[in-house]
Amino acid sequence: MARCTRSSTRGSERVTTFARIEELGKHDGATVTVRGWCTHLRSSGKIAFIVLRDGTGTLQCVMVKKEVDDLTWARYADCTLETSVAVTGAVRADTRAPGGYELGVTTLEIIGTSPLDYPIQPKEHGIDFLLDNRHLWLRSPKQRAIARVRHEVEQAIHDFFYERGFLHVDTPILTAAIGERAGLFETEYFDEGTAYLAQTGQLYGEAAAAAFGRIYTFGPTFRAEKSKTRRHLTEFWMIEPEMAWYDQAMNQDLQEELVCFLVQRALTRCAAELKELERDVSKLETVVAPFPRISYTDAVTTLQAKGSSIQWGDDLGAEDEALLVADHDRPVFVCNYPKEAKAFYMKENPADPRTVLCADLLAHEGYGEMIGGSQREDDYDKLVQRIKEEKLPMDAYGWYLDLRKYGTFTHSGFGIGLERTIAWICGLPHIREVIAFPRMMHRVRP
RNA sequence: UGGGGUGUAGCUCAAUUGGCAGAGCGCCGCACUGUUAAUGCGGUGGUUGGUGGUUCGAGUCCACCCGCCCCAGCCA
Repeated sequence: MARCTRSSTRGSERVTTFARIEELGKHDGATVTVRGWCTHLRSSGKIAFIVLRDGTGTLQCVMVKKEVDDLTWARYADCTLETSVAVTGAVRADTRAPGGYELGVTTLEIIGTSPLDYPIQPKEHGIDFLLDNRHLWLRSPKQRAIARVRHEVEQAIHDFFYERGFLHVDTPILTAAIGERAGLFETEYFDEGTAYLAQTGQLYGEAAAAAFGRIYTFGPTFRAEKSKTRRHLTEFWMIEPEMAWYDQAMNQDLQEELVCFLVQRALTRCAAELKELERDVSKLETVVAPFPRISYTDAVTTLQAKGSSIQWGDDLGAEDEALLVADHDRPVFVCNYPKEAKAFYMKENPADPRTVLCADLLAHEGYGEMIGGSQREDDYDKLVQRIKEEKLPMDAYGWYLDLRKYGTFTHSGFGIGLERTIAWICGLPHIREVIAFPRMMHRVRP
């Protein structure tokens, strides 16, 4: 038997060597054991096909009645959808097999039976049913493909920042400070009163940037808004880089570079997954720097010419964003929004004090806001004034103001929504499939 | 929180003007040596989301309630 992955003894069962399906091509002609779950079962009386899934791929196992002993043949009757099995046999190339290789079965061992009521059939299901069965839905090929793209994108993000000398800093999830005005999840915190689940790590990121130069955070974020759209989750993952001595132009250059890096990484290392997801990769191949940079003021003019009722000062609606991006084959920056439409910590635009130095990066194909970023207000007095204007509790921001009090510094940063980015790369209609166990307004289980 | 939908078998859906609640898939049985969501034949399967009302009769009409989906807002 070919020696493949070595494993240890677990519980009462002795697990010996076994092969992973994605590596099977290396074992052509050898006899191996594959461990996995049955996904398709077809029998013709004297020949039986078991399609096996092990998380790395799928494998067709062929069992011919006259080539196996009666006991092994009889075990086929116990195979049902999602029965876990160990199958031993010879690997052989065969054009009739999905994946190019199949296994000529000599031994079939049932590890864990699976009752006949396995909910997910190889057919169309409604989204509500699938989400109720999310713990089982994850076993489907499309969900595996999404999970692999997510994994690759996450790794690429770490690689991108590691290569550029950024420090990865973890910021608290439980916090007393309030970053933005959006809805917050509350919880009791010992004798300290109310704590909130973090909706951004940015303020902490700014403190870390003053300490370490260039940093990024990578973690979960919570929003208690009752959002029910294809672009929103109540719990999502966000990456928030913060860079000392970067102005807004440098900030956008970095965003551009990151997005291109992630797209290229997915194109080169997730080609099979994107194919499984039927993603039109030609829409990704055009994503190269530079991205268009449109000022908010110009955007309003353009939108009004296209028939939008938007007025200067309004935030862009979803329809406006779609209109604006429709003409482009790559993401688009909309820069320098009116002060009132954005958060208190954004730096006033010296060229037009009605606006702030910021940009949203809108994904093309209508995926909406992928990145929101800005240069931060580094003037102590102006920041205090903005906190007052927004009627925010000044005492909660004492430590944040210290960052301007003790050696203020030009700095910028942004937040990139992980699920939105991946949904866009995968071409999915809704971001809920991008995370293993989505948290939405009407869903906290499984 | 608004606007628009929807709820019938385990799943996906149908049911004409109100008139015996159905199909496909799944599952069970039989047949079949190369299947690709196998196929053929036979079988199994229901508190029509809930409560009340109209009617000889309600899945269908009316009222209220509940769940979910889509869109918008909030934002990444």
